[in-house]
Amino acid sequence: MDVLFELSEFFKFFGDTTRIRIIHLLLSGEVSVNDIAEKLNLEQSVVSHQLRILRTANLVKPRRDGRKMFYSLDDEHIGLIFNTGLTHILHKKGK
Amino acid sequence: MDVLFELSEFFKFFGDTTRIRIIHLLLSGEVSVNDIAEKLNLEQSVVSHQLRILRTANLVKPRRDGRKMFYSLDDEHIGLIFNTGLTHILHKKGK
DNA sequence: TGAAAATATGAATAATTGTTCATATATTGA
DNA sequence: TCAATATATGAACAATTATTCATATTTTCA
Repeated sequence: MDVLFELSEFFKFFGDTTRIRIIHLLLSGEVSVNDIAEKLNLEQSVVSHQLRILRTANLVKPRRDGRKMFYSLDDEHIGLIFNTGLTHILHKKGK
Repeated sequence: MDVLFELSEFFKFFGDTTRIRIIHLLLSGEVSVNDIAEKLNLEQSVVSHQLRILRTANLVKPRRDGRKMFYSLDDEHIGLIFNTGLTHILHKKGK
């Protein structure tokens, strides 16, 4: 498969407000599905749907503890990309 | 405006095959609209439409030379984000 | 000045994608 | 095992967005 196509697919996962908010929340550590929904004021099913997308794309990884599922960022790259983008737009705003 | 919303909007620009291919092409320097269309085998109007999006979002900047318009990446962050994403997916593939 | 070349734009269509609502699955503890 | 809790999933709908096609601008040069 074309790597540029894969790259654009990869960036799509960052290109949604709900997912970016989830990623932002997970920057500080693992959080359960219900806690994500509560803290971000989202419906549980919205969170589950988006978590599945993020999980499938290897942006987050799940850990089961009893009947709860805790999600965390998959690796350092995710935070790095998040922060590079953030730096860019803050830089642009500062002008 | 919420900075997380802006950030997701920003990443959206990378989340399209046509735009990623344009960004990739511009990594090696400025290119005219027709040359972009020709090298990427795209219709001219597709390129113009996407360039307007990229220009509005400050991802690329135009320079007029006669009747030609040359486009280049706006700043280093664009290439940095591109490469960080690329590194990530190549890293994932390597596993 | 007028034609040709290069780029930009507008409207319509097609395709993708996020959310909603209902329901299914899985785990724990009584 | 049964009820309660936590999470996941499926289908339908709504909204967003990329592409297409036609046409409008802008600039150069004969």
